[in-house]
Amino acid sequence: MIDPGPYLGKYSFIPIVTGPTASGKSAVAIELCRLCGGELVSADSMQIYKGLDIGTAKDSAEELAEIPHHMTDIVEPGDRFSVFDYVTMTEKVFSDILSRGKLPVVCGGTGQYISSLLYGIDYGNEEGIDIADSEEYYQSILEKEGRDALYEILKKEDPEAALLIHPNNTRRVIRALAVKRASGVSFSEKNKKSKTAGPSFNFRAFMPDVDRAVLYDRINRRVDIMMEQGLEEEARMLYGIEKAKGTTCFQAIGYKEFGRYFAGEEDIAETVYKIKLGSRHYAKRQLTWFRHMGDDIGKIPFGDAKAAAELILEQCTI
RNA sequence: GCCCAGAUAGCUCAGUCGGUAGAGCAGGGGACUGAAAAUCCCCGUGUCGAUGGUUCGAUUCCGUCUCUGGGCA
Repeated sequence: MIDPGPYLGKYSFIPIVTGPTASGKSAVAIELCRLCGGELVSADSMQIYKGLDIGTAKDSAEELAEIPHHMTDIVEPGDRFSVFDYVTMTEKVFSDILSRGKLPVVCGGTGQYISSLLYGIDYGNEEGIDIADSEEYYQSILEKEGRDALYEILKKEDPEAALLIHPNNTRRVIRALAVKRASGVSFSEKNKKSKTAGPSFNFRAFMPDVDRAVLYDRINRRVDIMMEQGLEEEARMLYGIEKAKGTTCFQAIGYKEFGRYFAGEEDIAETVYKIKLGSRHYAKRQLTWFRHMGDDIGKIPFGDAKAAAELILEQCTI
């Protein structure tokens, strides 16, 4: 743990503004930066991609000009980016901002990123290990021998992990196996050691307290606004990038749904419906994640960004 | 006006040879440690349109009515 005193000045915690999509966390973070002269550090797995602006609800050009943004627009569509990369990069970003006497303000809804920062999850830093390569290896086993065979391998290689991962969740079965093959340490062993070092900085997390029905309504309306802003064109551009096809950025809601429409297999109304639905499902999963974090996330009022920002600053001050 | 087909979960529809019913979607809950906006798991009681009749018993069979499609005039 780095002693926050000399870096943070009068603040004892780095604020994290999180919450489900469309809950207004961005407005709070901007307000917070204005109040304390802070710099924004995104914790959003899709805003890291260049060119995905409308669909990922990035901040406006004016906001980008007013407040320095970090961890957005850092990767080309088609490139790989992982939580490990995120954690590694943010460490440097935090140190840099603090060394300039500014307060980093974290903002984003990617639960895995938030937890990684807040709980200081160490993903290991073995030199030269290639997880992706091992994942491909087990992917081919999955295709040849099926999911049951794959799960049997996990039961042998890492029985502890097998108890925690559902056999149908081949994605996670593959991950667990790949970790061991790439690093030599089993998934469950590695996970046990992952929290021993603790977080690198003192963080305090907050999320807007929104009613579910209100949130869903906001999501639906925001998708309509995105369409007015030209989401279709933005998606068309993404579909035009050959090397991006089928990669992580195609998992983003607001882009993946356009496939059938562009192929002439469905009309735009259906596509828009699916984007709204996908966003609502996503928000629900985020709420589950954050609910699980319990008291580690403080509630801030919804709908009044300024009041929320003031409350956060107060709770981050010594 | 006549004929035909429907009316069952929030929606689309199965089904019950008469013993009060179940799928998909929506919705809800949960998991998550190098793709996470991903991936995966769990959760189904509802005047079976209304009303008479037959029956020990009707959502199911019969009659009438209402509504919704479609057809003929």
